[in-house]
Amino acid sequence: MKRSTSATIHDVAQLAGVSPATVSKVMNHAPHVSDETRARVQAAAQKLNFRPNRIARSLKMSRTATLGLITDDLEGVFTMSMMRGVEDAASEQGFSVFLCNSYGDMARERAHLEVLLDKKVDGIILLSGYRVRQRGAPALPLGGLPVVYIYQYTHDMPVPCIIPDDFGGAVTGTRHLLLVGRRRIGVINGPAHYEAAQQRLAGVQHALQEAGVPFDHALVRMGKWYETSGYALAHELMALPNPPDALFCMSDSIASGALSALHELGIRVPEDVALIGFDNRNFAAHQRPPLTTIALPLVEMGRLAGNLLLTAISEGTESAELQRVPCPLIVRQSCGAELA
Amino acid sequence: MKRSTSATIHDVAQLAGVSPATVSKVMNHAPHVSDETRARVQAAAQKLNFRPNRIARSLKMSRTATLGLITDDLEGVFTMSMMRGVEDAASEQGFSVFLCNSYGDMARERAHLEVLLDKKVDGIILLSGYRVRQRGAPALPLGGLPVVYIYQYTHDMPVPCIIPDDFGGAVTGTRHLLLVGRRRIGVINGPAHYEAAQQRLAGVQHALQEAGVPFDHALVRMGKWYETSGYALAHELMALPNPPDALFCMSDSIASGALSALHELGIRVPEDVALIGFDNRNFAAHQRPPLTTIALPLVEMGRLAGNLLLTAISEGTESAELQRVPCPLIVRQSCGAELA
DNA sequence: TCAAAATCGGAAAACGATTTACATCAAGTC
DNA sequence: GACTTGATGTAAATCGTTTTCCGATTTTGA
Repeated sequence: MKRSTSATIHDVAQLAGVSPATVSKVMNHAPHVSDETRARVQAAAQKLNFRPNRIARSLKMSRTATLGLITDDLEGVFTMSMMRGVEDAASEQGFSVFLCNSYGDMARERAHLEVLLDKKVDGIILLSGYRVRQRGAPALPLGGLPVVYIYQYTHDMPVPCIIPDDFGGAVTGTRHLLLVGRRRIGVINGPAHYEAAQQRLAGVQHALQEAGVPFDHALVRMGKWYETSGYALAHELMALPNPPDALFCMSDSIASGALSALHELGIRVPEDVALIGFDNRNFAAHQRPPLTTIALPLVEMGRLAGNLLLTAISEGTESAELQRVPCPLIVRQSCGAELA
Repeated sequence: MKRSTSATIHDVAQLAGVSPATVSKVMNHAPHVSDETRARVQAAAQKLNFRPNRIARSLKMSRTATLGLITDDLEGVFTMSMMRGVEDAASEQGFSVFLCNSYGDMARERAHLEVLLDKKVDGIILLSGYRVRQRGAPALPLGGLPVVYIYQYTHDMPVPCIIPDDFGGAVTGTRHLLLVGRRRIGVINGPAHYEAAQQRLAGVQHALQEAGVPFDHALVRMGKWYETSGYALAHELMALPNPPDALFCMSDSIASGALSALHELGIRVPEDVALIGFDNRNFAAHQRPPLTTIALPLVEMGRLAGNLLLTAISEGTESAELQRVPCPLIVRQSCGAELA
């Protein structure tokens, strides 16, 4: 099929009997053009189905209305929601986003960065698919191009970083458990080297202390983030001489595994043991009972990052701060609280 | 921070004492330039850290080395893996990809298509996040721009469509069940209006017939794709006077729910009932027992689509066929088969 | 040895917009 | 009537490449 070559500003000018400069003014709603001419030009543009060539425009303007997004784990379970936020924010302002996957490999990151720079993106987002952690500078000097980090942070350079408020989320969850009358709160966590795991544990401790409830170290277990780990560690905790009456699972996968263990032991949820997860994965609502959980505000984080970048681009100013986005409580039925 | 303006081909030419045309030739490895000049130019380019401006190049060449990818569900559970395949294929050939989310809304799709067209992408991918289904033409005439459909198909226009071989996958799974000695195979399916559900059921019937094993309609249930549905329907099937000795669950979520039901009933998996899922979601490996399942070849589908589009772009030819990509069996422990 | 062919490098014209500086004309102003 | 002012519209430069000639020099072939 032949690719029809589209009309240029020149064609429109000719048809409307004006100069290209005038057409440009009309297209950009610039002043100093009479209504009569404006109408004539618009009619001509319409008739020729004219759309300005963004490449040509970018060449002159040195702004492309394009963002680059590099992630180290495109298939990560949290990646897409954050990307959706970014994409939403970007497309609302007429920006497009380039999607790049580095697989966490610096050489690939550099390669992607090179083409993004060559293609003159207006700003760059570096998005980690892993649980919040620290990382260094981009694999390539960006020459002053605005950049924002999501789900990770750096102190190597002054740059805005967006991460969830894990600590606050854990506080919220613990308060909820306290509210429904639990006092012996077991914690099944992810690996200790994740900052998210540390923050969440600290949040539990904080909320307990705040309420004057003693914290029992015997009730916390560090493991992996997924089902099998939750299953095994829940068994461990429930086998204790003085078992917990609530389980704070630091991921929904862990909670799902723990739920299996509890079912297996004939322990009722939430009557005997209240269960709360973290992440608000989509399977959480389909557990038995539906899982109360702390949501990761992924879409909001993405939106925030996108908007931050967009204002940095338009204003030319970067506010290099670490922002922790609140993690809301999603109450379902695994803690026995009334549904609102 | 001041944005450093980078060197142009002109600067390089000046430093090397040649004309811009010659620099261009060197950068593009064109013939008719002496080794001596080439070296001088390369040295100059190196020294100035010169990188050709892709925008300028695109303007002249009317090729951008860019693909547009529009999905109707960025957060869909299968979307990311397909996107990874596309991104892989694209970046291997030096192409970038624009990410657009239409939310299944034609107006948004049209808006995205407009900017993609304006930005002169070389080709477009339309990716559905939902289970394979039929859709119509793009929301905007593409004027001969190459396009490929993933995870959906259309007969409205001649265009390549990439979908999984659901039928074949179901055949494979059923044969496996037969192989481990099961004869009364229950099926827990998704909603009947999904073509994937239809194809998979047909696959089971086909494999049964092929093996001369009678197909019992009483053993099939249509439901939803997720856990709670699997849980309820597994209970239903196991309550039958003559219950199945195997359950083919048409999603891993369904299988997970079914597994809960079986555990609850004290039915051993795989000893009493063999269980097989579909999709190969990442939680499948963490079930108890780890779930044997039929994998959706999502990354391969993405790669295939990407490569198809790239050759269409370079060769200028589109082969408009519907391709069904095979779904491999992933054997774990829920069917009792030996692990290879 | 001489013509034909190949090689090397450059000048200049694209590509399709935006923008600056300027020309033109009508309307006020004193 | 001369002068300023403001509104319209245009010619031309610009963005940074690629590409098409074309002239000059060298190599090849008979």
